Amino acid sequence: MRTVAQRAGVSSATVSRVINGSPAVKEETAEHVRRILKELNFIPNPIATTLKYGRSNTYGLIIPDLANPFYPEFLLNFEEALVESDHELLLATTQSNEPKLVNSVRRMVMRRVDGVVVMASEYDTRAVEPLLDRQIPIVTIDRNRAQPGSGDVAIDFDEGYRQAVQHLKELGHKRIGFIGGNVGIHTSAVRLEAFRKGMVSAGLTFDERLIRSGDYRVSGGDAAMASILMEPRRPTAVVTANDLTAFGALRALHAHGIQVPSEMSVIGFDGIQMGDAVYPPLTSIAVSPRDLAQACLRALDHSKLHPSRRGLLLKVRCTLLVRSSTNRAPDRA
Amino acid sequence: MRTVAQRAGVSSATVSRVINGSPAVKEETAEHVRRILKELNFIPNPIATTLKYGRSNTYGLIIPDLANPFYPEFLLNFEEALVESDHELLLATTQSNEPKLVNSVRRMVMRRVDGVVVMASEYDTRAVEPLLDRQIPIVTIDRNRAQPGSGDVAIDFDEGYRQAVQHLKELGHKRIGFIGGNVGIHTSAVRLEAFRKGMVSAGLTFDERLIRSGDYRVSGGDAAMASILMEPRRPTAVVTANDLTAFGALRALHAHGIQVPSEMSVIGFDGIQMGDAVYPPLTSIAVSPRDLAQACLRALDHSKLHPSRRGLLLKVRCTLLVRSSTNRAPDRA
DNA sequence: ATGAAAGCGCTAACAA
DNA sequence: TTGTTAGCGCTTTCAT
Repeated sequence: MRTVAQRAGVSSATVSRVINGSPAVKEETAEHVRRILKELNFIPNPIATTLKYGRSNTYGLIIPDLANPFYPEFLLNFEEALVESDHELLLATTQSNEPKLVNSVRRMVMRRVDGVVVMASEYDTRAVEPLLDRQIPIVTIDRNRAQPGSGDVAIDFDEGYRQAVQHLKELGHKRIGFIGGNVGIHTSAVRLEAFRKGMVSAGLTFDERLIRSGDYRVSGGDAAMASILMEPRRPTAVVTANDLTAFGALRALHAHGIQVPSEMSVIGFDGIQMGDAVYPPLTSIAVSPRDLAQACLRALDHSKLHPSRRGLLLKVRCTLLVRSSTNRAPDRA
Repeated sequence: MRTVAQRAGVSSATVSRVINGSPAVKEETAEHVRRILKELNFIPNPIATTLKYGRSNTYGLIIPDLANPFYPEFLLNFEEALVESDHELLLATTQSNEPKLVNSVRRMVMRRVDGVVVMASEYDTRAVEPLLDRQIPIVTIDRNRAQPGSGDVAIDFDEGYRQAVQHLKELGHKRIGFIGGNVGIHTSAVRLEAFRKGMVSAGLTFDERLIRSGDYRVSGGDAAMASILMEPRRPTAVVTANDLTAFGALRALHAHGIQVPSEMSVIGFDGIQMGDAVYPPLTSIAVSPRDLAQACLRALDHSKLHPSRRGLLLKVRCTLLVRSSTNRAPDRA
C-alpha cells in the first residue's frame, strides 16, 4: 500500500480512503490512485484490519461430520451466502466428539470470527462458553433455546411430518412405521414426537410396535427396517428420521425382495439431492439448505446488532418432496 | 498479552518466549507465567503473527462443487490433516465457473494462505497466476504438470481400471461397457484411455459400441445406461467414470427390470461411502481421500521448502473395493 | 535471563 | 482535501 501511495504521490491515508470509497477525496486524485491500484494489481490485506478491529469478516461453522450429505449441501449454501456478503468461512468438524468441539471453539476464538453456527446436535453448553464470554454471537440448530448472544434455528418437524403422514393417508395408508434417530438424543425425541402428532392429527393410530430407533446412518436404517419386517402385521409405509436412514430402509427392503413403492412406501427426511440417485428415487420431507443458511445468518446478524438482547428463535419450514418411493397402499388391508 | 505480562510482572517478550517454549527462560519464571496464562485463559491472536510474517498457517482449497460426495470426503480428510498440523482451512467453491475461480484465488491471496489445492479440473491457467506470482505454492489434481511453485497429484487411473477389468474378467465377463465423463474434458479422456488399456492388457476386446459419455452425475449415468441397453448385443458389465455415474446406471437398470449383479455387473470409480447405501452396494475403484489429502499436503510442503524447484508430481493408488454389484457373467455368452 | 522497541498493513482521529 | 500518526498483538533483534 505504501508502494501505491508513493507511486501516486499521495499518502497511504488517501489510498485507504480511495479504496474504501470515502467521498472526501477529490475525484481527480481518486481516479489517479485507482489507476495505480490497477497497475500494480494491488490486493488489500484484510488481516491488518482484523488486527486493528478484532473483526475478521469470517464466520465459523462447526459441523459434526460430512458423511451425511445434508451437511455439505448446507455448507455449500452457507459459503455462497457468505461470499456474497464478502465474508469468509472457517470450517471445523467435530466427529461428534467433545474434545474436538472444544478445540474448534478455540480455533474460532483465535481467528476472531464474527459469529459461529454450531451444528453439533448434542454437546455440553460449557464448550461454547468461550464464544459467549467474548461476545461472539452463536446460533444453534434445533435446540429451541436462546439467550443474549445466542440464537437458534429450528426445523419445523411438526409441519414436515404432518405433511408426510397426510400424504400417506391420502394414498390409503393406515399402518405407518417410523425409524427414528439414536435414542437419548434430543432431536430424535423431537422427530418421533412430530411423527406421533402427525399420525394423531391425521386420525391414524400411532402404534408403538412399528417404531424403531436408528442412528441417522444407512446401517441403522437397514437394521431397523429388517426388524420392522419381522412384525406379524407389517406397516404399509415407513417414515424415517433422515434420508440416510431411509436409504438403509430401502436397502433392507430390496434385500428382502419387497417392492417399493408397490408393496411398501418410504419417506425420508432432509430432501438431500442424493435421494434422487437411489432406486426408487426417495420421497422426502425437504429442508431447504439455502433457507437454513440464510436463517442462520439472520440470527447471527441480529445478535451482532443487539448483543444484549436475547437471540432470535427462527423456524425453517419443510416441504414434502414427492419422488417415487411412495404409492397407494397395497390392498391387503 | 500485555495483561498477562503485567500480572506476571515480566515483559511481553518473556510471555511470548514462554508461549513458544523458548529455552532461554528461567524455568521458575516460565512456570509462573504459565500459571497466569491459565488463570486468564489466554488465547493467543495468530492474526498478529500473520500480519508480521505474511504467513497465515492457513491452506486454501478450491473445489468445483460439493454435490459429488467425493469432495466432502476429501474435504473432511484435508481438514483433519490440517488441524493436526495446526493449520486452518480456507474453502472456496467455484461451481465450475471461471469468474468464481478468479474471485476464489483473490480471496486466497488476501488471506495470505500458505498454499492452495486447486481441484477445479478444467480452467484457464491464468486464473491461478496471482498465486504463483506471490510465491504461494499450489497443487493441482490430475493435470500431470508441474513447475516451480506448482505440484500435481494424479490418481492412478491406469492401475485402477486395470484392476476393475481384471476383476470382471475373472468373473467371466467379456463384453464390458464404459460410461465416461463429459466429452472434451481432459480427465474424461484419461479415464477412458485407462479403461481401454485395461481391456487390452486383459486380452479383452475394446468395443466402441459399448462406450458412452456421461457427465459425472447421476442423470448422465442413467441416460447412458439406457442407451447402452438399446444395443443389440448388450454388455454383461459396465464400468463408469465415477460413482455418481454408476448410481445413475444402477437406477436405469432397476427401471428396466434388469437384476444387478446377476444379469449385469457395475463398477464405479471413487469408492465413496454412499456406494454402500444404494442397492446393490456398489463395487468401485476406490481412491483414498486420506491418501489424496496427504499427497496434496506433501506436494505443498515441498513447494514451500523449495520454491524454485519444480513442484512434485505425485501419484495416488487405487484399490478395488468389491461390494455387491459385481458377479459372474450370465451364461448367455 | 530478561526488557525495550521496531514493524507487519491498515484506518480513524486529528492537524494542516 | 490531504497528510501525519498512533495503535491493533505479536515476535525478534539488540541491549542490558
